[in-house]
Amino acid sequence: MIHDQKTLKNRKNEMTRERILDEAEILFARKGYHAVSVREITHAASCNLAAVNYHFGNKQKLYLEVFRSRWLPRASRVHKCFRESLAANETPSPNAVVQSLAQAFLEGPMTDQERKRHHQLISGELSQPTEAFELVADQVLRPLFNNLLDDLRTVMPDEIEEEQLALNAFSILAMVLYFNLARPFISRFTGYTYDETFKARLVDHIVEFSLNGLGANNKENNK
Amino acid sequence: MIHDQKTLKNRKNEMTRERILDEAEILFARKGYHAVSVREITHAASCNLAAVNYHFGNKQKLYLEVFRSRWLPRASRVHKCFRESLAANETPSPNAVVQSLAQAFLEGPMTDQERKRHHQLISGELSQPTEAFELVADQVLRPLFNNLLDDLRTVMPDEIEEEQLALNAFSILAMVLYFNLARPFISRFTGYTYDETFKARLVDHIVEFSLNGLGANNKENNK
DNA sequence: TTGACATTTAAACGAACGTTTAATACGAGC
DNA sequence: GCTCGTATTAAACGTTCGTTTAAATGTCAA
Repeated sequence: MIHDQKTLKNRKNEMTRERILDEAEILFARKGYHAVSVREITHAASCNLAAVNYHFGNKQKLYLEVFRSRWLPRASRVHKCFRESLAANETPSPNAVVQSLAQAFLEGPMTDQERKRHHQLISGELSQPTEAFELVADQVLRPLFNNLLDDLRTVMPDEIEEEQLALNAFSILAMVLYFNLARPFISRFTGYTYDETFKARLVDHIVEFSLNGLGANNKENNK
Repeated sequence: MIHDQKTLKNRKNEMTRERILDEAEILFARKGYHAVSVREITHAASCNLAAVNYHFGNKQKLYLEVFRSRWLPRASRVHKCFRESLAANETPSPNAVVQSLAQAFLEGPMTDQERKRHHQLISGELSQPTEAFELVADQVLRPLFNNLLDDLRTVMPDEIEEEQLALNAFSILAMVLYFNLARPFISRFTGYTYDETFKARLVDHIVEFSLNGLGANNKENNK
C-alpha cells in the first residue's frame, strides 16, 4: 500500500463519485429525473450536497453520466450475450436469432433488480426523451437493430422486402422489450411473479410466438 | 339567453375549468408531471395562478382529473370501437379479433395528435405509476384484457391452457401498444412517417404477425 | 338596487430546489 | 515540515415551486 499512493488517492476520489452514481441510478430509476433532488442523492450516498456539482458539474450531467457509465455498459453486456449466444449455433436460423435475443434480455447477465433498474431508466427516456436518449439510441439501440436486421436477412428468404424485414425486426423487439417494460402490468393482472420458472416460460412463449409470426414469410426453415 | 341564466353561469364557470384541463393535458403529456408547473398551465390557459387550486384543489388532483375526464373517455371510445368492429363480423375468428384491435388502436376514433397525447400520458404512468395508473388499470386495462381473453377463448381451440391464453393476449397487446409507444423510436430508425399509408401497412403487419403467432396453437381456423 | 354567492385577481407565503462560495481537511511530492 | 492541489464541508445564494389569503369583480335572485 506504500508503493502506489496515487492509486490510493484516486480510489478515495472515485469512491464518492461512484457512490453518487450508484445511488443516483437507483433513485432516478425509481422516481424519475425531476422527482429526485440532489439533496436526496447526496444523502443516500452519504456525502456533501456540493459533491454532485463538484464531481459532475450539475444534476443533468450526473443523470447523463449514469447512462454513460452504468446503463451503456450493462446494455453492451446484454448485446454481447446475444451475439455470443447466437454465434454458438453452428447453423444460423430464425429460431436461434429469436431465442438468443429473448434469453439475453430476460435471463441475460443481470441480477433481477439490475434488470428492473435498467428497464425503468430506459422506460423513462422512451416516454420523455432527453439528451440521454440520443446517447442510447446511437450507441445501443441502432447497432442492436441493425444487427438484428442483418441476422434476419441472413436467415430469411431472399425475396423478402426491406420494409417487411424492418417490421419483423421491430415486432421481435416489441415482444422482448414489452415483457420487460410491462412487468408490473402483467404481474398485476395475472398474479404471476417473475421467478426463474415464469421467465423461462416467457422466453419459450416469445420464441414460439415470434417464430410463427416470422413464419408467414418463411414457411420452410423456421425450425 | 334570458331564460337560462344558471346554464350561462355554469358555462362560464366551466370555461376556465375546461381550458385548464385542455392545457394541462397537453403539457403533462409533452413534459411529464414534475416538469410542468402550475404557473405554466395557468398561463397557457390564460387564467389566474390560483385557478388550479380553486377548481381542482391542487396540482395532483388536476393531474388525476385529466385522466378521469379526458383520458378515460377517449380510451372508452377506442375500446368501444374495438368491440363494435369485432361484433360486425358474422363469425368470430382470431383474424377478426386481432384486426379489430389493431385498427381501433392505430386508426381508431382519434386525431393523430390526440393519439400522441393519449399514449404519452399512459406511457408516463407505465414508467412511473401514480394514483392515475390504478384508475386506468381498473377502468380500462383490466376490462380490455379480460375482453380480449374471452374473445380468444371463443376463437381458439378448447384444449388450450389458461396461461397460454393469457400469454397470447399479452403478446397481441404488446404488438398493438408497442407500435404506438415506440413511434419516435421507429420513425427515427426507419425514416418512415406515421401517415395513413404507413399506419395501414402497420395494421396489416401486426395482424399477420400476431395471427401467425397465435397459429402455433391454432393451425386450422386462423384465416 | 341590494345582498348573497361564485369566481377571479394580485400578492404573499414558507418550503424546497439547483447551484455557488469560501473555508477547511488531507494526502502526495519536494 | 511544508506546500500544493484535490476533496470535502457548512453555509448561503437567488429562484422557483405549490399553495394560501383576502380583496375585488362579476352574476343572478329578490
